[in-house]
Amino acid sequence: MNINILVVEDDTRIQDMVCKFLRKEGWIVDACANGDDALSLFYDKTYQLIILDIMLPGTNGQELLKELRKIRDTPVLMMTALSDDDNQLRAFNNLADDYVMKPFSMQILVKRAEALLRRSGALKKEIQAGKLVLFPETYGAQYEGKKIILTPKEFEILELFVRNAGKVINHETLLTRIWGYDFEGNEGIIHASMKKLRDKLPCGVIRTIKGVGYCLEVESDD
Amino acid sequence: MNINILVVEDDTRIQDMVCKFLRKEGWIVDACANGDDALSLFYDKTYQLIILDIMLPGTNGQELLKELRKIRDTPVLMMTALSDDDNQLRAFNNLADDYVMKPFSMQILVKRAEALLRRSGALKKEIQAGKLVLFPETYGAQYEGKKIILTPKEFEILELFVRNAGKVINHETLLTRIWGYDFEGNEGIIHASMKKLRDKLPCGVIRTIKGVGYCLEVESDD
DNA sequence: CTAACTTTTTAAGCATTCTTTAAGTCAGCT
DNA sequence: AGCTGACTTAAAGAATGCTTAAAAAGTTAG
Repeated sequence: MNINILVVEDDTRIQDMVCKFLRKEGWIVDACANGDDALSLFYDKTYQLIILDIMLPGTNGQELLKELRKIRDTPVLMMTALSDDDNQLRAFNNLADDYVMKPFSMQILVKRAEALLRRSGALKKEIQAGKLVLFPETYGAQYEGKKIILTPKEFEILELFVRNAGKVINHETLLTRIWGYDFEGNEGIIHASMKKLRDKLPCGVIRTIKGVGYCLEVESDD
Repeated sequence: MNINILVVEDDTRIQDMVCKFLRKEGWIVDACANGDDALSLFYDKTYQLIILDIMLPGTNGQELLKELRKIRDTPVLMMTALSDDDNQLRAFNNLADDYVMKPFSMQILVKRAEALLRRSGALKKEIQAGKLVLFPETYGAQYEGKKIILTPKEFEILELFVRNAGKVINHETLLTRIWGYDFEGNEGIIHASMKKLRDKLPCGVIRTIKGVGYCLEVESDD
């Protein structure tokens, strides 16, 4: 699977350098230099990692992080020249995942990025929730070792559920994450898609929370 | 669920300090001062986070981490006085998750620990009152580990009681908190809902205070 | 101690809302 | 053209939330 990373940094020298080193790892890197561009990228695209400078023209990194966290749980690495503890604490309070201070070695940045990717499961070739295993590279799926054929859209939905196993995904989230913010259609598509998906899975795997959303059941050991 | 953390640090002053601050978060902390003790703890017990000093008598932190990774994927935060990049890189190559250099503020250590716990899914949000556990993320509930299926409205009510365990919630409060100030219906709904809820819980969990309201029993009195 | 009264419990049933299901349209691809 | 997958629509079905009212339990006063 491809790893997509977003770098938000206004200093073009640093931006170039960071992008270069990340790309050397085989990762796909987008970059932007201000808060507004970053914000619209947050909405449009899903990244496996976001690297955020704090000092930015317009919306600063901390505010950006807060906005991001309203819609995504993407791992975030904060990158800054500010070496005071206050800023670092604020970043973690805003649910950052890591915080590095300039000047830093590029190797270390890359290693820290890799650690975040590894821990968030982005580097895994397969993702699992209970008896369900997904192979994002091939759009393949298995339940108890038995192959399940899914269409791309079905896979996308199921992947969202597996990556959030045990959490309710409400209708709105489902709609925006799968069909995007600008989707013009109606909610019927959710129900139609969920039926198709359920038809291919053993019953009980996806639970309905009426009036709220759906939830992938993970086995609890009792 | 309880969070278990292991701190491996030979300097007792630092060890005490770290443990103290982690415990303040409500986490359960084990500590040891050398590599051999650490290693046997790795095997015996599962931790949600391990904090490892690098300079240790006997097996050092890097070797310890390598050994750990053969059997466990526990998040690891390395903690060290060594400020050279080589050691940091080696730590990440050994699959550490974070690396902080002494001297560091305790607050930041705690925040970084929290970030790792959050990302690894150990900080699953749940609220508890006695034997009753609620999972707001899934609208799920357990009593003595046994699953209880609740409707969203029932969950909402029970959540209010759990968050105010042991306190009486009077009818008016219940009505306004759950159904809102502008609710047009009559008080019958309270009683109907409470019955539904009680039917799903062991008897005695919700006590009636006649003429006043209801109260979640937090202590079993026999 | 009992009768009258108040409050809660319980049960039945209805209405609404949300979900499921199925059939059908449309667009892109082979 | 025929197939497949994505989406729309609408009817059928089910769960939930709510109302109502009678039965039960508890309280108070004579």
